[in-house]
Amino acid sequence: MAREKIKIKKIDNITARQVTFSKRRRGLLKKAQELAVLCDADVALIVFSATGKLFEYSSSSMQEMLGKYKLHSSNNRDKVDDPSLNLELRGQELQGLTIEELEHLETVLEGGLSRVLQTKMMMITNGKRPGTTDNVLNNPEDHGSSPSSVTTHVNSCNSEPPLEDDGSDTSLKLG
Amino acid sequence: MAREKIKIKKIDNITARQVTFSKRRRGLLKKAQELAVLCDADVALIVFSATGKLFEYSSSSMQEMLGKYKLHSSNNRDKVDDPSLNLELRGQELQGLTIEELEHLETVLEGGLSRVLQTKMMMITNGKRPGTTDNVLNNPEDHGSSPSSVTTHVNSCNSEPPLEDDGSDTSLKLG
DNA sequence: AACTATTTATAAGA
DNA sequence: TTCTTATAAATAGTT
Repeated sequence: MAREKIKIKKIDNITARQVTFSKRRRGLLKKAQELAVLCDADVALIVFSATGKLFEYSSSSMQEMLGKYKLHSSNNRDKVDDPSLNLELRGQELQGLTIEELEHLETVLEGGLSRVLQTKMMMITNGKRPGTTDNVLNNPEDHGSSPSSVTTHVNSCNSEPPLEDDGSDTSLKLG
Repeated sequence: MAREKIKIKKIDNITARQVTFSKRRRGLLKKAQELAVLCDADVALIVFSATGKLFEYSSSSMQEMLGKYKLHSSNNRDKVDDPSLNLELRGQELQGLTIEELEHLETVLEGGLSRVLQTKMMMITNGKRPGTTDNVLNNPEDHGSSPSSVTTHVNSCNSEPPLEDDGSDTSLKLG
């Protein structure tokens, strides 16, 4: 939009691409803010550079915005924020992280896994819990089984304020 | 930005505000898309009109974007701590689960850990960004965040968060 | 929705 | 990266 008209396609030259990214990112943030102010709108903008750096803008708090978004999208039968989904660390998401961040995640996951195993052992040796009945002393091994039920997308998607809390639910509430 | 310069403040006239909202929203979406394409960036934009209508754009899937965002922000020790967004596995919570649920969690955590390790290996062997052609092995630019011209809530998270892992915190935060 | 006079955004270059 | 500046785009007010 300046000295010359350009085509909207990935800029080949790395340096040029980074420069353009800087300039346009700023322009975009400014426009987002202007829209929010001028029109009394709520705007949230999340940008990841090609190198994985995060830039964000939110007219209110980002968490509020995402919460609001989730309500809307869940009403639309989307499954944006499923608690278990948070644990489904996808490759694409992970690829945006730095090695340091990955190592932090690694530590966190290992710690969590350790605690889960520990808790499981306790349950097995000390007895059972309410909730799903029986079969306490079965082989604790065997997690090679396919994540049969539940797993992938347990929905906490609520069209409304939840509060449902039955023990028979095999879904995991982690949030 | 046209017939007359305007001040960036809420437009009083309702009709004018709606018209401006329409025009600028389209402009913003276009710019967001252009940034994503030109600079190979990941961009997510969420806009709520003053009347509560939702408009969104995401260069990839919104779900992925938000997941990625949550990972970043939690890694950066941000205060983005919406209970529904974050995952906290406390010992007490684990003890409330059934063995089946624990085994499910175990499977999920193992899978996640596996993927984290895999990604880390890829990063280490292939350089920063597996998938993109421009892999430079040195650390990505990263200079002082330019003085954010935008006021409200602009954050450019980058740089190394002081990630420390003390064992005192038993909560598990993943997102 | 269209139409323009202007303001902005920005691609190249320094 | 920041500034400069010619030009492309966006858009405020109008029709």
